[in-house]
Amino acid sequence: MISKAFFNQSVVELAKNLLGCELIHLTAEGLTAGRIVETEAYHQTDAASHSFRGKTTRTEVMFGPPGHVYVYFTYGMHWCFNITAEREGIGAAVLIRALEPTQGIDLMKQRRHKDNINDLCSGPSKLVQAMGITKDDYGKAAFKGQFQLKSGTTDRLQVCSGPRIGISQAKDKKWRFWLKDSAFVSR
DNA sequence: TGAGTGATTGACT
DNA sequence: GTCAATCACTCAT
Repeated sequence: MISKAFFNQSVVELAKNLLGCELIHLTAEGLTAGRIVETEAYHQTDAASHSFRGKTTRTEVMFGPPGHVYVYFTYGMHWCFNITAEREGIGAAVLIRALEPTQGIDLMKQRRHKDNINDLCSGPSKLVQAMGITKDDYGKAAFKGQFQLKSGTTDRLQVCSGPRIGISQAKDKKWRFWLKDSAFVSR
């Protein structure tokens, strides 16, 4: 099981190290879990990050202690799930873009109204829906309580990197990471 | 107080 | 491949 100290590392390193880990979410409806196969790093020195313009009510958790949940609303209908990184005072977080479903797959299908397993968690807003994450989860710890993280076997996994998706600033940064040959990454 | 934009998705041509 | 949906946030009046 991953401990609090794990998150106190540079956001780019954390984004890579989270690949292969299993994210588990407990709700009243049941348990869902998936292996993290795609992430992106965001930092306060990075123009594409919400924390770039300083601490606000929306981004305040990014500046708090690492290992906490940052969920935000965008495009009028979508939620995205992040885990904060780096020491308290630094606004940084890792966006979880895609998961490979491992547990609670029936519940995911029910929540997503989809039957295809490849379409349950293959995008940042999809996995939020599939796992039943809401704005009420904002600020919760990502490694205890309702959320759990289990370290994976990252040894033999091949990690790729490239430009991030869906942003207009700082496109040159290769801060998107995914597991090679995974069928569950977005797009 | 108001216009412009966005770390997206799903439906449609 | 293109495009609408729809609202919180930012920045400019």
